[in-house]
Amino acid sequence: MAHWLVKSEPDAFSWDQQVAHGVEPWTGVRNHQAKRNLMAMARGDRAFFYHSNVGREIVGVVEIVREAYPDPTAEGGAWVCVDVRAVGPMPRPVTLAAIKADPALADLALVRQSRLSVVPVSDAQWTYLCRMGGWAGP
DNA sequence: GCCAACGTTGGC
DNA sequence: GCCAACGTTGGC
Repeated sequence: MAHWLVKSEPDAFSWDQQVAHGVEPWTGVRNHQAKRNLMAMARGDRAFFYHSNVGREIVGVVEIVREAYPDPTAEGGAWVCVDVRAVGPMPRPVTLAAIKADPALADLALVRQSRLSVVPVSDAQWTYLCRMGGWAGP
């Protein structure tokens, strides 16, 4: 099972809204590299839910419940989205500052490609970040 | 509010 | 095909 990190500006779509909606289509990705990442997602994969701009921290975990399909908010079917379900909140949100301060996370795609909104997370990085955030589950 | 990174556009 | 101009993202 692969792991990911998805970013959202809380002003546009927040973790609280994700929890309230339960399952939510992850739309609006308009970057080819991010699209490739969306298309590589499999049902059951998990992703960190990160608040960009405001907060700048990992606030929760979501699960991919529907694999890539045409993004209804895009014209011409050129872009894709997936459906994600809220699994639970991070007991201790992991801030970008904490991530940047930790040499073990220097290779995290979130840091290396700060503008990419859908990025992969390695198994080792996932386990490490879960420990930082007090996330007990898988 | 500023700026770095990076993607896109359009002239040549 | 190159590159300057411009727009967007997102951290600070």
